[in-house]
Amino acid sequence: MADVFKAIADPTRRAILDELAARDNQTLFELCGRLIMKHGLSVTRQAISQHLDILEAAGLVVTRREGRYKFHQLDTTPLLAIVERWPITHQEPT
Amino acid sequence: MADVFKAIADPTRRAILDELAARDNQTLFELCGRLIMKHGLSVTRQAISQHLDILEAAGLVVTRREGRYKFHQLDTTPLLAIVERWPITHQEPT
DNA sequence: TTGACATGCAAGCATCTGCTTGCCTATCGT
DNA sequence: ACGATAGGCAAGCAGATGCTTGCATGTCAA
Repeated sequence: MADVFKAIADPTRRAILDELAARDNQTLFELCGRLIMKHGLSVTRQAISQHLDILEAAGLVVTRREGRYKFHQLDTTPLLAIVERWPITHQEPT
Repeated sequence: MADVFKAIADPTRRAILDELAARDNQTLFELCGRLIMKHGLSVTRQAISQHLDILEAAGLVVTRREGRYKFHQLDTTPLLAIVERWPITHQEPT
């Protein structure tokens, strides 16, 4: 499993996660459209595709193939590793 | 406040956070020593210093100056933004 | 089968990033 | 004051990264 930290380091990839959080099981073309429309991005389909590969390698996106469509689904469980590694302590004023 | 995601994207910076989680309020030189000894890293003091700058800009490290010493303290609260942005749902088997 | 649609592969390029090197500033002990 | 210690600044470089362009593969409908 690839680097979850690197995966969420890029703002475009975070926008993809946002989009999938809002509407799950989108295809590559659907994601392209919504990212450009709703998130104001200006990238090509290939760029999104490469980002999705990285997100999938990190386990944050799960794909399901149906004919010529490939649906992308969000999986946030890899993010657990972050919170478990450095437990979030609510800062008390000294 | 700078990019928390970029800050934790680098393995050396994550090692620094690990070290501070294990022992808080270390100086730059202390951190250098322990990172080389315990974490097997081989970087110069300046590299660590630059990483600390980034971590501090991200709010993950808080510094406190005392004479010629500068103590570094871990603050995990910025990590909350990650978990809140994409709530962690435990994946049910389909 | 043929054209249209959805996706995949890969090379090339500009930029970002992490690291090193070399020098400078500031503080403490004696 | 002077040397030693802790830290800061900045230029330069090699490798990583995100993006584009161009073409290839695979699937469906008529």
